[in-house]
Amino acid sequence: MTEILTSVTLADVARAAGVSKMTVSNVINNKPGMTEKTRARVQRAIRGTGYVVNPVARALAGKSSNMIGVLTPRLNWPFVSEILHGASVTAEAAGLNLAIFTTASNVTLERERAGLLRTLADGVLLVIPSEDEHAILGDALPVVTLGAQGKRTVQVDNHAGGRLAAQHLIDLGHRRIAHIAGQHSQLRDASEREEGFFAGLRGAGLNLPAEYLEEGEFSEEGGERAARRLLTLAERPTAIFAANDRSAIGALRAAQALGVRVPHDLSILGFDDIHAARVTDPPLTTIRQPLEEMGETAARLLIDLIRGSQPAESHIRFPATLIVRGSTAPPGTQVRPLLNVASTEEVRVSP
Amino acid sequence: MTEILTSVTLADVARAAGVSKMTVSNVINNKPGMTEKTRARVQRAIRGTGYVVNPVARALAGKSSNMIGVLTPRLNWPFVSEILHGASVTAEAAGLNLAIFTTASNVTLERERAGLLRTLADGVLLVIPSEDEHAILGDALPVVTLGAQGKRTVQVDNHAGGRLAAQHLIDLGHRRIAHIAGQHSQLRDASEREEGFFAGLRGAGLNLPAEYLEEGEFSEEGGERAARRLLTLAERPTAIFAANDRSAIGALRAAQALGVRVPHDLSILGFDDIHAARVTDPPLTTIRQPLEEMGETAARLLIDLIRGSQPAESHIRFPATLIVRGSTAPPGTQVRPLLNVASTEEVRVSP
DNA sequence: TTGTATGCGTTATCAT
DNA sequence: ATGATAACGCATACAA
Repeated sequence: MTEILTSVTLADVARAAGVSKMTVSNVINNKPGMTEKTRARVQRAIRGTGYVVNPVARALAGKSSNMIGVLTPRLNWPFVSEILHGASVTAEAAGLNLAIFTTASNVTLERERAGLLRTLADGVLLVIPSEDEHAILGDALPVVTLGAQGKRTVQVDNHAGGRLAAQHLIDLGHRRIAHIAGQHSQLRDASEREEGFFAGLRGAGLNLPAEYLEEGEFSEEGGERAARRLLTLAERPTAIFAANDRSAIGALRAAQALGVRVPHDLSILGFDDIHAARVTDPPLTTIRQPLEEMGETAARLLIDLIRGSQPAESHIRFPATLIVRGSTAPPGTQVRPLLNVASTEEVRVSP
Repeated sequence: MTEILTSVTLADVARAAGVSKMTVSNVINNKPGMTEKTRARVQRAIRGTGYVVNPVARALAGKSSNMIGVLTPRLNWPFVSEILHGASVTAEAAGLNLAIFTTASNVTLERERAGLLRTLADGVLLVIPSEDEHAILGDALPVVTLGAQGKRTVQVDNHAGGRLAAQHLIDLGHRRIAHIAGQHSQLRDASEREEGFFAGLRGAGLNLPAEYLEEGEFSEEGGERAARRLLTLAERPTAIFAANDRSAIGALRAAQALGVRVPHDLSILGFDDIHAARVTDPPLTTIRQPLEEMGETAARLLIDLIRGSQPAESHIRFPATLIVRGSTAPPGTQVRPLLNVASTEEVRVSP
């Protein structure tokens, strides 16, 4: 049982082992060139004293801190937490620490935290940042961005996903199709997704009238408000494509509150495939992005960068997949008579 | 537009302003006692050079790092992310940075990361740690634990919540009540919850037969497996209390797969009130803990501790609340005929 | 009001 | 193979 003291330093270990600080440092960092005997003695001293490196001093002295910094707008968005989980697993496996900071999508905070990371971390993962990579971090550090803009990015194929969404609703026979959009101003991902969707509609000779386009802010509340407006139009849409699952879930709530039956009276299609999409009433049909895998890949790429590989640019794009569940159907489809009949059928459609 | 240079230091600013490093330092830290003129000149130089403090050097020099360290098992458990969101909002408001590290509930990792935080952070938030607070961090730093064990803890009243669960099911007329438990070994919270539940049953003269007790590991998969076993017993329970919402959602899935109708044939009651509980089919009745608020309170407490207040012990216990939705009903209740009829009624019952 | 010397714990560099 | 010394960027303590 190693007792934790207030502060054991290299010097303490060196004294205990009867060697110099540098020898201890070299042992800790697995440097070659020393007797197995001294190495063993130092290691014993380390264990004996309960020494742990001080990452702060290490970072200041110029060596790597073994930390990956993460800048993310929030923590309780499923979209974010799935990605971060993937990243954390990968970092873990590589022996690196993930230090996660939130920015609340606030540009000032973003820069401030980035300032910390610049000296604290060996590399930075930017999760859907609200600013350009260079404005946030300069080029002091390797950076990988989860999102659309940056030199090294990992993202889903938003455009294809949008097209897939349009295609699915059109294939089901829908013609009055509305869209609950995300914030373009904030996120280029949102624009790409929307453009793909519009392209898909146009490809089928369809058009989206202005009143069928609402802004849902990527949130449940926003989605609910947007859907309420859409569902109280004189000519109600028979299908809604929401820019993410959270706003789709909001739309589901609005439909329920207004007595609009899903999918009988209204089909709802989401984007992301967050965990909750599988358990909604009805289960949500959605365009899936492999969030956890994207997080893993981003971390992997960043780690490679830190370790020395230097691809100047790299844009990794994961395919979007249509997951058909219960919230979409041909217009006017009869609904199942009872709750909870066995209905776990789930269809995956690749583009 | 301040250009981000590789490294502007105090010395650079001092040179630019024609003063000493200390004067610059004092200006930055809002120390009193200097001419407005020099203060202004220094500030201009700071802006001009684009200087940002190096938190690493600052921390090493002995001053506070303005960081709160967080140790959490995972990031994609809703339970965790709600708490962390609350904590991050509070830290933000106080001008502190939350540096979050994951431990995967692994004792070794926990200690290792704690070692980092000991020098990196001014205080530490432990989210459902798998070890005793002292074993993890010694007493080098202020610590607040979200969970049952520690000197300063923030948690929900698990025992009362368990009793509330039993009471609700009994009030509905259930007698064959089963329990999907969490991991006692890992979490004292799980034991408390279960004890409260058993106490509630006993209070009504009920007993829980051994075959009505299953372990659900706090996960959807575990909950689904456990529920499958319970629902294939010769004498099936009419109600299940799951130790958390995730395992309750797993149970919901098992019921659906087996053609057991909820709540007609089976009532399911969860614990936590995560976001997803509102959108399941049917919406999940659950014992709510105010996760976000608990995170805020824990952060607040820790910040006070860091700022100097020194309550030796402090155990903050939030009330558990019963939220009645659609997954519980008297045994044999007729189910609503159609999906999506307006049914957002939601009842809150305080103990 | 402002400046100087010293140290935080580590690594880099250059000796031995 | 090992050790002495000098940074890293800042703040504390004290002097001017």
